[in-house]
Amino acid sequence: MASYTEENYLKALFNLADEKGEISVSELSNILQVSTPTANSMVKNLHVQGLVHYEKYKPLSLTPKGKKEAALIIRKHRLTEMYLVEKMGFGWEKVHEIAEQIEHIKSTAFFDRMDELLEHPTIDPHGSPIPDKQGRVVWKSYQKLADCKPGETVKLAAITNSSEEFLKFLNNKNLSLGLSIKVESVEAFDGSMHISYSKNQRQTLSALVCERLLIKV
Amino acid sequence: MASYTEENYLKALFNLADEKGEISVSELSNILQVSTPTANSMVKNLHVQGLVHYEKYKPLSLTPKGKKEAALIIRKHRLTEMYLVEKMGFGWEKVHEIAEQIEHIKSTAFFDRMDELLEHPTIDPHGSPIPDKQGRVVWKSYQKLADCKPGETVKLAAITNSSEEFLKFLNNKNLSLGLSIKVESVEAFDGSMHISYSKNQRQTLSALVCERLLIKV
DNA sequence: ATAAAAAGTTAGACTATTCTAACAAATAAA
DNA sequence: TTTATTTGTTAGAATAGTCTAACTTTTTAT
Repeated sequence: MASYTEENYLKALFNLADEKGEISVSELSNILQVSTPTANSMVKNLHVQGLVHYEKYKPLSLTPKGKKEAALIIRKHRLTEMYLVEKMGFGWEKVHEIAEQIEHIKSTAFFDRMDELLEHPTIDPHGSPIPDKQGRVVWKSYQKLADCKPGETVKLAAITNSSEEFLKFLNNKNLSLGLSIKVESVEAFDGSMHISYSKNQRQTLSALVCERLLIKV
Repeated sequence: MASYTEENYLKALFNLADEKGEISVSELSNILQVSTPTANSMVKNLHVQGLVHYEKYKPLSLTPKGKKEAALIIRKHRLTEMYLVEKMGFGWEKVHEIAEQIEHIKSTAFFDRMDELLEHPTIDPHGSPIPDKQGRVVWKSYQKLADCKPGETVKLAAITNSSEEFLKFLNNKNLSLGLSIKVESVEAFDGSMHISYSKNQRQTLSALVCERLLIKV
């Protein structure tokens, strides 16, 4: 069974593969805040265990086995986040740090019980899918708010890069998942958007923010 | 801050000090399932950190600082056990293993929230006291069932040595905390007790079991 | 197309935690 | 009280995960 550290590498590899297609050793080392030689030697270790495809100087990828192990850790992480929000009353900006630790707990009963109490949720508090018990993940095909046209009304479905700062920013603007948003206009100049939502709320969102907001129609 | 391993040593030292007065290196190594030299070197390390009183060939003890750190870990453990039973519906025989891992989570907010949701419990599901935020512990002065006389009616208040096997044994006999028990008779021969409780339940308990059941009048 | 920069790799060392083997001190038994 | 046994300690080594320094390969830019 994978160690605490190995689990963190697997998870990072999985998340990086989701964001970018290809994974480099330096990106990995960056995410995990270790030196490149450290990441390099761990990648070799995971390779020997059949969890990572590795060839010198080539981009990294997870094997099916590695992908499954990683997905199961992420399942634990996202179930935990959901539990912390739904059952313990934490704000969605607080839960990542705590889940980061709880995800390493070795007790299937514990996570099964969470799953049950939450009635088998399929997404976490940030709209990311919760992998199932077999490690299968279904990403709903969301669009970015940034790609919407003026006049469109859409629902906020998920966010990417859910750092505490970004989540606090959304809190301040009363933006939460499920919210209906109307795109009033778009600045051709910098891609910032004027939106309206709820009762008379109006905001201007920078293109960077709009890139991170995923919506459905 | 203490590492995962150091925390386990502190906790073991605290629990041993509770049970026996004096702590030896070999008891410690036994509890933690490591060799005596391993325990020995860790004890020295904790001594350097001012957490353990250590003199060659002398019994071990925690310093006030070590006692406080240990109590705070045990607080997290017992709060977790209570939460798992009360809020997640686990049986009292299942929670030790899970709490053993969760107690190492570094998030005061997480445990504070548990404490709040449980409305500041003072005992865990096995009747052991939950140390307060300052690391203070108040052991209620319970008697052993073994010391009761025939005819006495007492309340089951806590159990010592709460291993999964013992707890399952109690489950099978429908014995749980808070229960009123009447001592019908005691075998002079081996100290086993005949007791009655609930609606017409009668059982014979061995002296060993009676030693482990703590009661109040 | 070659030089400069960036990314990846190897070598060697350090720390924390663990072990076994060998030895020393304290305790128990004859 | 002297010996035997148990307990505690020291020494030395192994492993996982980390680092820096030095070197190689690949990529980028002139």
